[in-house]
Amino acid sequence: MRASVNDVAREAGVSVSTVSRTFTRPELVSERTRTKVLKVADELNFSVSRSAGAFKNGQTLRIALVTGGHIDWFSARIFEGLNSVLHETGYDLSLYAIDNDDDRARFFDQLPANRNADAIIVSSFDITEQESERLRTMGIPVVGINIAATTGFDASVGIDDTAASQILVRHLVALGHRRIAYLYERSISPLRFSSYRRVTGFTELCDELDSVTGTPIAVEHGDDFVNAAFTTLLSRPDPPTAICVHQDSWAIPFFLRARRYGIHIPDDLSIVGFDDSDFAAEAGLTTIRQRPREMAQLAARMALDLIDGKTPAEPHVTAPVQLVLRDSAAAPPR
Amino acid sequence: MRASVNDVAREAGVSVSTVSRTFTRPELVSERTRTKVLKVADELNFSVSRSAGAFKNGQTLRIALVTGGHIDWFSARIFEGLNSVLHETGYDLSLYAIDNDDDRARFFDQLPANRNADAIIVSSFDITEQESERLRTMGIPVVGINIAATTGFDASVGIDDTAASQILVRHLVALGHRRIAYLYERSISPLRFSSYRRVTGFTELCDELDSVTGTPIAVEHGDDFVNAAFTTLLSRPDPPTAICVHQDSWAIPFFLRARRYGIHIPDDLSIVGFDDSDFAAEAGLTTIRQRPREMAQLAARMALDLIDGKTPAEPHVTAPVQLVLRDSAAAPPR
DNA sequence: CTGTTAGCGCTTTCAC
DNA sequence: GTGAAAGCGCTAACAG
Repeated sequence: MRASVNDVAREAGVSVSTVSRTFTRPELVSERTRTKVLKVADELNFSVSRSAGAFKNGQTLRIALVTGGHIDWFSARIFEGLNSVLHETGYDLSLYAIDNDDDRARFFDQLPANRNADAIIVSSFDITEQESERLRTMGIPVVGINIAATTGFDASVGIDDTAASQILVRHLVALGHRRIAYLYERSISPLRFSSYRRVTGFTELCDELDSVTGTPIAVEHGDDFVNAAFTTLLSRPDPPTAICVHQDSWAIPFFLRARRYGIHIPDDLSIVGFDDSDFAAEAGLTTIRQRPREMAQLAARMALDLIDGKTPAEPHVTAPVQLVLRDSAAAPPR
Repeated sequence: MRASVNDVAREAGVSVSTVSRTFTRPELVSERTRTKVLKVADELNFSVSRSAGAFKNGQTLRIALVTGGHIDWFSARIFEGLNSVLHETGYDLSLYAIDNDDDRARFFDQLPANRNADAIIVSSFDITEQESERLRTMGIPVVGINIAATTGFDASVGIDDTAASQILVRHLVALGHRRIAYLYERSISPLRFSSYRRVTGFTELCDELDSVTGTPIAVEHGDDFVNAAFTTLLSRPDPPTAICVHQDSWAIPFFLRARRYGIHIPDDLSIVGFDDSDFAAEAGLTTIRQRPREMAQLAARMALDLIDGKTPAEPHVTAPVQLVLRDSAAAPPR
């Protein structure tokens, strides 16, 4: 029913190799034959099966993406970026969604991607040394996006979370803030390493700076973090005058609720985020912009290079971030 | 380097068929041989190549997903849902992102998915009769998610957008509203049919109901829709007292800006949305809940059935929606 | 420029 | 319970 090279060959009165060549190396086929083949192919609704060809070269035309199961703003951009580069080359993403410790153990134990992907991309995943070692046994290139250590990775792209965090602190300090809180989710740390580095970057710089007090506030997944934050704020004699949130979207509830608690942003409280995601501009949120889509595209290109046996000139890339100033951060109340 | 059935067979002193059977139909292999094979396989770090096997059966183990290029809340859930069902069966999603009319024309002209997918899923895409016809020429099952007409589709899942829209209208009318606006983006209509049906559902019911005036407000993509809405509101002698927005996330800017314009939600203005996406609860938004993840899972299961030659008992499913009452809609000011 | 042929890794009859 | 062998659709030598 679905036509194969054989069908086209027979119908066009040529050999299968001619049909194959017509599609893969048309310059090797005479004008006349080529048109004839193409015509027949069209009639028969034929197009080359990538998988058959790929299979011959021992390729799978898949790239495994290991990441958390929930597609958030960041992952969506990663996905778009990877896909935009890979799709044109016929590659697909095989998504391995790791939602919890069980998934995680199973994945690294069974390595379901083994022999079923040509490269593996690990995104925002706090992978251990052993896990990384395990991935290597698959014998395919391993590329990281926003990962912690690059040991065992053939290439990686990521922002410098520590530095990014510190840009925010410096900005707030420059505005006059001396008591700053950092709000993060404790339980995401096993998956998203960036979280950890942002917090430590924050804490370390605050400690270093004279007369600056940094207060990390960890909330559990599912907790009402706004409440947690306001509780901290309101229950101290000397509450923080600024809050960094681990990601932009966490700022929404602050904007929505602050007024109820009689707090005005930014006059009473400054708030800054990470990502510069969709609504940050609308909300007027001062934030750190990162470009996950572009990072992913770079990662994808490096993965393709590595599959081709080419080592990227600069395999470990630190992607730029940018402080985006808006209205959610201002001088603290005096 | 990567071990194949042959390597394992040689090393274990058995035939390739035995190795194959050990993995595909273990019950046909004696206990002893099986353990031996598995042991060797483990030593050699062997696991079956899905693509090779699939290739033999003429399968690609891919399912093409045709949808818009931007992964929004809805698409992300669709993706998660499809993936959760498909991944276990070894299938991957091949994402065909249609961003504009050019992409669209190219896709339906060249049918890049032809012979490269075992089924095709069309999500939130206002496909034409001809396009649908074109898809059928690939000879694989076609499944729709939130599509307009089901002609040419082997199966589909979707909410009744018209009815959903009217649930909102009825709720607002019951609260006492008589002048209601519907805010939608004009330019997304070619891709997302749901938009169109929501608007017409809205308009028609308003026309039908005595003394209810429905005002559709179309904004262009990229426009400042909040401004567009407030302009309409503030420039009329008898402005709408309630606004429906095409998707929840559009409500955020209303909440954020309303106060600046001296408008209090819901006392001065009610606002309702669609989706019940992540922040709707936090924002206290009255909305229509749909469950795209579940819809996608159903679509995926039906696609798999169709691939197996099984026709789903009930191939065209209307997924339930639910009015979620929160605090953003109340009686109009008197 | 074109045809013949081997073979990619696996599954699957068909024999034994 | 196990092995031999064919063949899926394609590409790539190699010959002509």
